Order: sequence, then C-alpha cells, then structure tokens
Amino acid sequence: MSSDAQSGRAAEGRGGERLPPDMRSTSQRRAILQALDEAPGPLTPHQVLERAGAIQGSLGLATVYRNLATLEEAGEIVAVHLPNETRRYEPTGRGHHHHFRCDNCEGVFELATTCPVAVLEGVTLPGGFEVRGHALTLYGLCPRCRGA
Amino acid sequence: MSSDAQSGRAAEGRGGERLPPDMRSTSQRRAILQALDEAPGPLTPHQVLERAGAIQGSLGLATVYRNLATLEEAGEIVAVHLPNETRRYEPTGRGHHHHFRCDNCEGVFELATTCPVAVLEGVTLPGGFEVRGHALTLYGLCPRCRGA
DNA sequence: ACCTTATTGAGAACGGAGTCTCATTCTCAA
DNA sequence: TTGAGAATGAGACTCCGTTCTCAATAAGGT
Repeated sequence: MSSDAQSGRAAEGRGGERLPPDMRSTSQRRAILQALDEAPGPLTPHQVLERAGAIQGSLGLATVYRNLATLEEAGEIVAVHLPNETRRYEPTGRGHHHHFRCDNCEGVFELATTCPVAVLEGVTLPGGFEVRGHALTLYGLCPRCRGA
Repeated sequence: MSSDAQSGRAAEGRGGERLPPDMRSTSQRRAILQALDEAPGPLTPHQVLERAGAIQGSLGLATVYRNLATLEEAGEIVAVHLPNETRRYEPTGRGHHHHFRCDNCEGVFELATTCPVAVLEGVTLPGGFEVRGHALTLYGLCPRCRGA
C-alpha cells in the first residue's frame, strides 16, 4: 500500500518523481508525496503537515497547501471529500474505491472492498435522476479500535 | 412529500406542532418547519432563511440557526451532511434514504430508491472494519436539468 | 389582562480553513 | 559555477459559516 510501484511513481528524472517540466523536486514536495503514499488513507492538509514534517525537518502550512494544489493540478494526487470533514488528499492511480471512517479514532482508511453501488452508474432513477457518479463512506470501528 | 401526515406533525396543541413543553410556537418556528416539510430535499440554513422568510415576513439568520439547533435537539429535524457541502436539515421520520445532488443546478434531492448498501450493515469487512453505518450520495443530473 | 420568560432581529464577533505577501533559499539548466 | 526563477516559511489576512449580545417583542399559563 506504500510501494512506489503501485502509483507508478519511480526513479525517473531529478528527485525521482514524475513531475511536470517546470515543477521542481524539493525536499518538501518529496516529503509530502511520501507521506501521502505511506498513509493508510487520505490525509487532511494538517495531517500532511505532521507526517511530512516528521520526514522533512521544517515545513510550513502554506507550503503544504500550495503543494497539494499544485500536485492535484499535475494529476499526482486527488482530493477526497467526506461528509462533515475537511478536504483530504490521496495519490492517484489507486482505482475506484471507497473509504471507511472510524467512529472512535476518527481515522479514515481506504477500502479494498468491491463497490456495492456500481450497479447504479449510468442508470436513470425513477423520478428522472440520471446517475453519473456517487460517493460512499462507511462508518464503524477500525481493526485497532475494535480490538481495544 | 410535503404532507403533514408523512412526518406525523399534525394539529395538536398550541400552534399545531408537536413540540417539547417549554418550546413556544412562534410564527418563525412554524415557517421554518413548513419550509423544511415542503422542500424536495434537505436545506441549508441560508435556504431555510429564504424559504421560511418567504412564508413569514421578517426572519433573521440567527433565528434560523437557533431554531435549527433547537428543533434538532427536540428530535423534530435531523442534520444531513453531504461531501463538500455545508450542513443541511430535513424533517425526521422519513425513513432510511439517500440524496441526489445535481451537478448542474447544485440542488439536493431526497431519493426514494431502495438502499444498495444495506447488505453491508453489521458486516465486518476483510481487514477487520466493522460496518455500523454508511453515507451515500449520488451525483448527476436532476429531472429539470436533464430536460433543459 | 397580566406577568414571566422564551424568542426574536440586527449586527458584531468568533473560529477554522485556506490564501496571500515578501524576503530568503534552493533547484537545476546552461 | 552561476543566474533565473521556482519554491519556501512565517505570519498577516480573507472568507464564510456559525454563534453571541442585548434590547425589544410576544407566547401562553394564570
């Protein structure tokens, strides 16, 4: 779940990432990407600040926001929106999946389970609602909180 | 979808609503409840201000917020959270359902469709995630925007 | 009708997410 | 090695949803 192979981001030019031409490879940028790659689920900007900050010494919140925006534009990461939560980000290329939020620790995890809502894609529901996409979040207890 | 029978709110004491003992029935409160009852889906505080304000002459934003909080505590309405949207409210007693958000007009509607995620309730997913609830939002085009 | 007290309106104030500024630092192509 | 310009850090600032304040108003029990 944290291998470079998964997202296709491997040794290439400069720092080792696949980034647009005029986008430089800085230690901060690398740390942010690494933090997102190693996380069990999408991270909020503040979580990115914490985790990437632990990897790379100094890191400002503005830098995190700037990079998240830049990397999203570059298609390296995608924004994830959960109900009643601030925006989160995760690396692209992980295919269609949904998230699980623990009621206890409030952590958000990526699920491997097959999508139970796929059948509705492209369907027009009674009432005339044409479905083009969906957002599903499961709630409950994560493995750790269940055990404790 | 706008009948009083549906939510069980009918002529009873005072102004006509079923409200806790020390909660007074004011014209503002009644307008707010009516606005929520007649809406095709959950409303944001500002939408409540607009709609209830159209019913009842003067209405302040603070009054709307106060009443939404009070009515929620009283169990008359429930908060609805959609991804990347501000909190909305709808009357209680409409059973399990999900919402549809139009990509074009951005309106949010209540769906009558049976829940495709029900099968996951109570299940423990591979990985050890114990499902206790879920949030599903469908996106696409509403009847009106589809026609236009 | 009267009195107690919940409720209201208008606007000031708050809080947290996200953005902007700008002097300084760093990347990397030449 | 060097220079152009992308990137950074710290904090001020903006935005906007929500709450607070307080004097005036109005439910509703008696």
